[in-house]
Amino acid sequence: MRRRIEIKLIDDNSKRHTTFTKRRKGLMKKAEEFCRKSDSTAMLLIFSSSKNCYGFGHPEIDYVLDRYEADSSSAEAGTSAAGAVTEMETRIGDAVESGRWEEAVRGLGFDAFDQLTAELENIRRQVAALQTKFAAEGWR
Amino acid sequence: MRRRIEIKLIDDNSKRHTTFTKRRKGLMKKAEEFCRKSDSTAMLLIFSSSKNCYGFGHPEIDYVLDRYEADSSSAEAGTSAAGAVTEMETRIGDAVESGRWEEAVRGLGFDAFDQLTAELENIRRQVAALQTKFAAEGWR
DNA sequence: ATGGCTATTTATAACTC
DNA sequence: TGAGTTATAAATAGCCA
Repeated sequence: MRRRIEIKLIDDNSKRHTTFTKRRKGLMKKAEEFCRKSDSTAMLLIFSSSKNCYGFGHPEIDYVLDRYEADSSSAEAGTSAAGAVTEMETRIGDAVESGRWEEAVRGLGFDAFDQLTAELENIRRQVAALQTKFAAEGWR
Repeated sequence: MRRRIEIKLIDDNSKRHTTFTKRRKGLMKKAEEFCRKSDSTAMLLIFSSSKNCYGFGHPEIDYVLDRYEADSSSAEAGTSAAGAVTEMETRIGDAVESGRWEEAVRGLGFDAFDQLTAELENIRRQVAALQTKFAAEGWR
């Protein structure tokens, strides 16, 4: 069913994207496990062809970058952190990744927009609430 | 001979270093294959406890860093918005409903929460902007 | 430490719904 | 099409030279 696969560029767009998504997740997981097990300082940055950025860093991306720049005496570090590490972020990233947001959205009516916007705001609030809750629990 | 291993810090120095070396090689290989197969822009940086730096980048580390920094400084360009709204709603909805959200989110640190919240807010803003834009165009 | 060598766990390409 | 399943390939923890 499955033969040894050759490591070369996948021509078929659909297959390439499938592999991109699967391997991206695998890579992210490996990087995380690597840091957890060996307590290493490391970071991983990935840009999709549609410009989405996925990143992971331990202890933080910018910390690793600072060390790299200190090492190679390069330029300045970016300020804000990067992208998808959690499942939630990954889900959102994947949705954005599919590249048809604007198209699909055009079909909505004005009211549907209000509804969607409200929904997103609601989710944002829920996330904020969880942050508060977990902080109170001491991030066990 | 070998049981399922727990992903946690390895206390024994010798074993930790062995794992560090083995997994570092595996991670590098994966990153390389990932780039070769999906033609992605990505980079991986690892610092050993003895300050050694291991890195991989495609096409080059500095190229990926430049993009990261460009992204960070102009995080406002709402043009990167994409992805079907319906799909987005479904995905987010599923995550919230399945209850896996809280689980996934618990692993985040306080700062990561800020990041996620900001990301959600950014998406909400982009949706609102599209609403305005399409309304102005008369929903053709 | 270094470099194999399995026994197993993991990752994942191809396939299915 | 996207999400889930399965059969294999690949990674690697525990050992030993």
